[in-house]
Amino acid sequence: MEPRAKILFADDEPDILEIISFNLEKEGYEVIQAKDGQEALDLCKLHRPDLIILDIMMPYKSGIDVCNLLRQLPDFRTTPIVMLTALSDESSQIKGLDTGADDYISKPISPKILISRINALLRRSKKDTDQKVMKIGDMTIDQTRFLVTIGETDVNLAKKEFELLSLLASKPGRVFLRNEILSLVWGSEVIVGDRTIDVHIRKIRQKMGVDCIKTIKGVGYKFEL
Amino acid sequence: MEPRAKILFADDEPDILEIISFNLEKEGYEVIQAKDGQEALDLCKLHRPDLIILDIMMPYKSGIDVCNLLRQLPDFRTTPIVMLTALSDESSQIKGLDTGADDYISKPISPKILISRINALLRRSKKDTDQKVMKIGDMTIDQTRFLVTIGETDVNLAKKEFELLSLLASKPGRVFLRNEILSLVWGSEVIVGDRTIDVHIRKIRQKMGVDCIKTIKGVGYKFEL
DNA sequence: GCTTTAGTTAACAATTTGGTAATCATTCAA
DNA sequence: TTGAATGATTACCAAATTGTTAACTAAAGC
Repeated sequence: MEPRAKILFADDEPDILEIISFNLEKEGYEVIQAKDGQEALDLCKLHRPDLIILDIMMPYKSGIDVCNLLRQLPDFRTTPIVMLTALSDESSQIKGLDTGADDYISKPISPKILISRINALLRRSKKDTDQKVMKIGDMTIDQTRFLVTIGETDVNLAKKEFELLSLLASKPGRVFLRNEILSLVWGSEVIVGDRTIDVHIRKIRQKMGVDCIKTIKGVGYKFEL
Repeated sequence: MEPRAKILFADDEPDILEIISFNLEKEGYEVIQAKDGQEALDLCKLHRPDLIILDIMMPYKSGIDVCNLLRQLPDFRTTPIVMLTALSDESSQIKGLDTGADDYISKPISPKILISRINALLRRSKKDTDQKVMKIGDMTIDQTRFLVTIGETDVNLAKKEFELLSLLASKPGRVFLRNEILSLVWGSEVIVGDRTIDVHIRKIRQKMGVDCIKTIKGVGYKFEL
């Protein structure tokens, strides 16, 4: 089961906010509500939604303003944005799309169509987001960032340490023989001494602070929280 | 100047085919015309368009059939597809979107809106979204002015320095391998020495005053505030 | 043309990393 | 209980990698 997609929905009309949120949640999405443009912006930064729905006419900041500002932040450069509005005239629709929105839907909204369009956008954006992150309990191993995180703490591992931990964590609970580790982390050609693995395991344990690598004497090591 | 995007447009009504093609070409797109579903499919395989517009009701194969068939081919799994139809009822719109189309537009079509929606889809599918202004924390990277601002202070970087920083900052936290940096900033043909990247990184760090580039030995560099 | 600036290279310094050996601690079985 | 295995720990060194400086070359501006 993959995690539910988070959708931020911003509209200043409480009724619409309620009805649409209800429909989105029924569809299995996690909905974050915002009642104006400024709040939408703040909540985006806080929650990092996977998709954003913005009403155009909102107090403090219009949907177009919010869209423009979001598109400047690296984190939201590719997040799908849907514009929502009562205006159905051409020029405002074009303006919305040219701002960087991915879709533009005129009110009155059919919840079914909205959901179909949202599904289409998320289906598309998921294809580009192939992150290589592993999560085991409160530990995160991010291959693209080369970073291990335990809770809120970042742990900096050297290249070999990181590779070794990644290997063990790739199949939590499974025991890796010393031979396997050698050939998978060091390669089959390289020949290193017996104690090399131990030393690296030691360094990992030291840096992590958490006891997550278990020794099985005479066999090998395994990852376990 | 980047190469014009190719758009395949399939409709069995010659008038519409003509009018819309004219408008697309006026906008700078290269248009490939198809008069039925089967032809659309064949021409797609032949020309590999960047975006596909399909009328739903066409002889031989409907737009939905074509869409389904295309989505099974690896080359067209992510190509944006726009459905076009006279039917404006909900169910067919939902059916179109759920088939794997990225947008659904009801006739009569406003050429301006069609083009806006096409632009939005192409903008999204283009890999590197060339955003003009990026903001990360209190740092602003402005591609148009070739200027980096930290808080209120302007930092003047040379071309290569600016490009390198822009690349790293485009995905904060993500590690860029030396190879990636070389091919993305210098291009894959150019061959430069090993130390070139280091020297540029050094100059950036020096000019910026803020420590925002982190070294990961044996791997690469990443942007982090 | 001359000057300035940017980009690259080379040489060396500093740092990090990976690997080894020696020693210590633990396990397990006779 | 005791002693061989086996792993843990520490210190140390060599190799790899990056940082830094300076010099050289190419391009841009005057």
